[in-house]
Amino acid sequence: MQTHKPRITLKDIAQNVGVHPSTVSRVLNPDTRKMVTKRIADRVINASEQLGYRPNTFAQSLRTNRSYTVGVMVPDLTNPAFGPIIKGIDNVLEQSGYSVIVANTDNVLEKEKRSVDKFHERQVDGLIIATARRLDDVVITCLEEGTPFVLVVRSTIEKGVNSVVSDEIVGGQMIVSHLAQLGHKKIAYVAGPQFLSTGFERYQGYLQGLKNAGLELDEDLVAIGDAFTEAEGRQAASTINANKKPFTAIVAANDLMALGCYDELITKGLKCPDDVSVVGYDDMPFTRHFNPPLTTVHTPLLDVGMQAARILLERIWKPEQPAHALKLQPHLIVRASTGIPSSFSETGTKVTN
Amino acid sequence: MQTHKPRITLKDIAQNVGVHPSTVSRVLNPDTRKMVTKRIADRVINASEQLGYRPNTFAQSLRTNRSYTVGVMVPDLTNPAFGPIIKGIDNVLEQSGYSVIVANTDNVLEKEKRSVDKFHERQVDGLIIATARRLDDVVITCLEEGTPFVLVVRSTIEKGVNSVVSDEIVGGQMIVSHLAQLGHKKIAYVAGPQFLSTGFERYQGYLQGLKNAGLELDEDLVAIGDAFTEAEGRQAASTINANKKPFTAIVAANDLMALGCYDELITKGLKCPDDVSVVGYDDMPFTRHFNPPLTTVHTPLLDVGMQAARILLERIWKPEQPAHALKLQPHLIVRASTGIPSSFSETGTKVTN
DNA sequence: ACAACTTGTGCAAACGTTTGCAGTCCTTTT
DNA sequence: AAAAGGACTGCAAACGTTTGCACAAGTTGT
Repeated sequence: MQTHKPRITLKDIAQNVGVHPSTVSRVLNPDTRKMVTKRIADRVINASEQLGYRPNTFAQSLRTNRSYTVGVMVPDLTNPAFGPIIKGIDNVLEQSGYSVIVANTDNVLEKEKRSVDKFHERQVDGLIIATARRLDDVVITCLEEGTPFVLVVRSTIEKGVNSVVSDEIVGGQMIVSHLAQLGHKKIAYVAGPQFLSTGFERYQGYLQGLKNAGLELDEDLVAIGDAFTEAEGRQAASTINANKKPFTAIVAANDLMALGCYDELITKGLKCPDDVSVVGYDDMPFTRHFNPPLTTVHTPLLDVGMQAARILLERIWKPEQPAHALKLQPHLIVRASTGIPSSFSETGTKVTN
Repeated sequence: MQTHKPRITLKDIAQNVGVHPSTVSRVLNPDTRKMVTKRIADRVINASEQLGYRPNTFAQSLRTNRSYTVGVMVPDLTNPAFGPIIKGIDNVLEQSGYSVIVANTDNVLEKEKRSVDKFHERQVDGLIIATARRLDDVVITCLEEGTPFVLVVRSTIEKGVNSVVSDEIVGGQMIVSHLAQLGHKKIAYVAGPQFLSTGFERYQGYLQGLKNAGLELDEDLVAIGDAFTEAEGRQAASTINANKKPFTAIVAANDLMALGCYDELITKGLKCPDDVSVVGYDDMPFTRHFNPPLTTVHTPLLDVGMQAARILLERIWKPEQPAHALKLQPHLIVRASTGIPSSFSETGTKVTN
């Protein structure tokens, strides 16, 4: 149907100007432009614009082994936290002429392996990985293969890998400290998967926070979810409830799980924050619109993406540099889901005296 | 640092098996495998697995002019509505061996042009466009160039282009009908940009809905926002308020703008839905957690993505097929942000009798 | 038994770049 | 004024595939 306009090649320009294709190549390539006389260069540039030249990236990549693409692996695009991250990544990469290829892995290992394979096949120049487990084969193979990559949000136990993460432990402590200050003594914890650094370290932060506040850990007030989802959050909150121990606050491992807690509280007829306070983590978009607005730890997601992209570019350009592990300072945002502890939950039943 | 393992090529396998590279190529390519004897084919396959062969996609693409990539243009990755769409796209495309390259355009024309240029340069096999304006140069050039593409969410006035959109007009009508049924007579409208099909058609649906319900349009109850954002929604709601005309409900052009309306109501000391009902559009993730839970029109975002990807694949495989304009039926989700009209807003001041 | 196919494989060109090498011409130095 | 060096440009190979064509061997039909 369409008469695809024929592709303009270096040879076409060369012919037009009366010069060799290699010369045209040199002109059009910023690094080598200075090699050719200005007079000729100008004519070449002119002709190339005239004819509407577009380099063939395949030929370029085939020759140079550089694709000017980077792969981004995320666990779940449905989680609104990842939008801003990808946006940040795209912002800085596209400025440098790189394109980003995304892959959604749904948190399944099989898919992660497939994706990273595909990325290698496509010869991406680098990888940004948001799916890392604390022990992660995929990360290890990337290390071995020498592919430049940087972890975001989730880190591994390996040292010496590039990463941009929030200081989860500090974040966890901040939360407990905030609650303790309000007067809470029985603080439950809805944990995320412990094989993820976020799940693990936030929990460590919680433990440390208890210690700092001089509070004791009650294991009946802790439940671990299998995934960072509403459903798992709700489930975990429910098992804690089932333990019949009084508590006045729940700390959830992320905002989604906190929402699950909201649901559980509602079905149990408990009001937040009047009966129990709830805290999340991530400060994903719109948390301030939740009911009640969620107290949470803010991570500058857009920044995470941008920084990760910058670090990746550096590593692509000079691979021998030592790894750069950037730890962003978290920042507690107090909203209406936390308040002073209720008499109800302190005793386990309404005070009637 | 790393000793990058040398790339295995067709020639290596050929040497190993004692056969010509072209034969190896034929074996490894499903379409041509039948051309070669099973005995040889088996040995080739064996060797290729043994050596860990990975085709060089650049060489392939250079030769065949097919990149097995598709470009996806979205206006704003921060909007949680787009996550599910991209996820849907990725799901079906990766199954067919395609990779998706995303570009975030921030709703700025300049960036859209740059992105589509980049996509062409990279010779994507197709495009999925979520940024279309009703009159859109980019779309027109894509048509002219003959690039297979499909519009999602936003359509253009052109006929005969592939698209997957929700039936916005019907959606708009459903909302008004719902409100009218509750007894609302003064229904305000916070419109989205009229140069976008979503903004325009949802407004048309509203108008039609008024007509169906036998209600009159009051232009003082309509304000148009410049973008589908909270800020613009709030601004629009504020100008309507400033008109001092009584109303009992606000229909917002999408969920984000509805959130803006929430904010405006709060600052004016009005309760939703007691004083005024609010309706959104899109049913983006977590709308049920808003305060109050938002009545909205559901669009199956994941489905939109998957269907778009399927249609795109069809067009890539047989380009001569007629365009496929898929219109999904919307579906009203009634939550707590709508209720029977208050006596307050009906009269413009509290009834004190 | 010879023509006419069919089947399987090799050959070589092509896709559009980049880049080391070598040659030409012009400037500078001694 | 001749030698030495610098600046510029052309040549050709290479990157790893795919694919039309030709050839060889085997099969079928008369």
